Amino acid sequence: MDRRSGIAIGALSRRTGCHVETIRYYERIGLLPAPARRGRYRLYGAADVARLAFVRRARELGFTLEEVRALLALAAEGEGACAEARELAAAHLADVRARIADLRAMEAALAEAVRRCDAGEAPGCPLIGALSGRAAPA
Amino acid sequence: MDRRSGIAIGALSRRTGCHVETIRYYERIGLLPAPARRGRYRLYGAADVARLAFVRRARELGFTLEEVRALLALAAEGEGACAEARELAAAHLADVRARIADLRAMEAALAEAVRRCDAGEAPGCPLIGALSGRAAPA
DNA sequence: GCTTGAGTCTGTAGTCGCTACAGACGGTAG
DNA sequence: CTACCGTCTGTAGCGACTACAGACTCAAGC
Repeated sequence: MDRRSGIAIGALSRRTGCHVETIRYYERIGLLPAPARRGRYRLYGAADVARLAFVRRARELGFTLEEVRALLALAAEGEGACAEARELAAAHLADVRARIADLRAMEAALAEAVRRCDAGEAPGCPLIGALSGRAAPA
Repeated sequence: MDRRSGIAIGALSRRTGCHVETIRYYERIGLLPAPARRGRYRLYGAADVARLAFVRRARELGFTLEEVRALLALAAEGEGACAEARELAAAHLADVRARIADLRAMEAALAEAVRRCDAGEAPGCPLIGALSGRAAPA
């Protein structure tokens, strides 16, 4: 299957948990280098596995593909790049926190609406009422 | 400006905080009905303002446009639809909570990485190290 | 040898919720 | 009458995939 030279895209997919189509997509946008080929088939080595795993972990932390691109470049630079990486992460962290705050506001409003639905207090549906602009009674 | 018959799209935009292009987009996808016209210009009445405000509030709660469509239909039905609206909201609430959980995991990992960067403990960048798959020391 | 089935290939189009034009037309103030 | 803003239609772009269609390659079983 991999006569000493590497693994096929399906094996890489299984190893990294990244869909085959997504791997090809990453290659197309230049996030992954064009790999070696055996015939028409892509052939991946250890460095490719590591790079894709890096991308996957960064994506799991919510970095955008452009940020991942920057992180990959910084990782290639080695030392020195730490301060820049820290900046990227800190900016992204602020973004994540803002999104959490937004979602928490949604959560509170939704939970309240559902609670009032369950209580069955007001005439009419409290959820639809709230969306229609009728303020909730205290 | 609005000789008794309604307001223009720009005024509707200002009143609802919804971009002009977005209003036209909502119309195109059938979320808003095609409004009356004065000449070539769209002309909106009170019902249009209310409907768009409803959409805006639902979007602020994070409902998808398809969910908003369903909510609008339920609102039009009046009573009886409350149980269904509740179901929609409860499902969406679960979704929001799942997203919050995801983001919190990201937040924790990012905050930890930034903290370890600041501590400057390990050799090399801890953030890049973590992305590269080198587990953080306890 | 021949077939079958899984895997892979390229290329294109769809998703969601907008956003950003281009290029033409309408209405009003100076 | 001209300048300028608002509005019109239509199309294309964004991010990050996802989902095909239709062709090919390869290894295994009969």
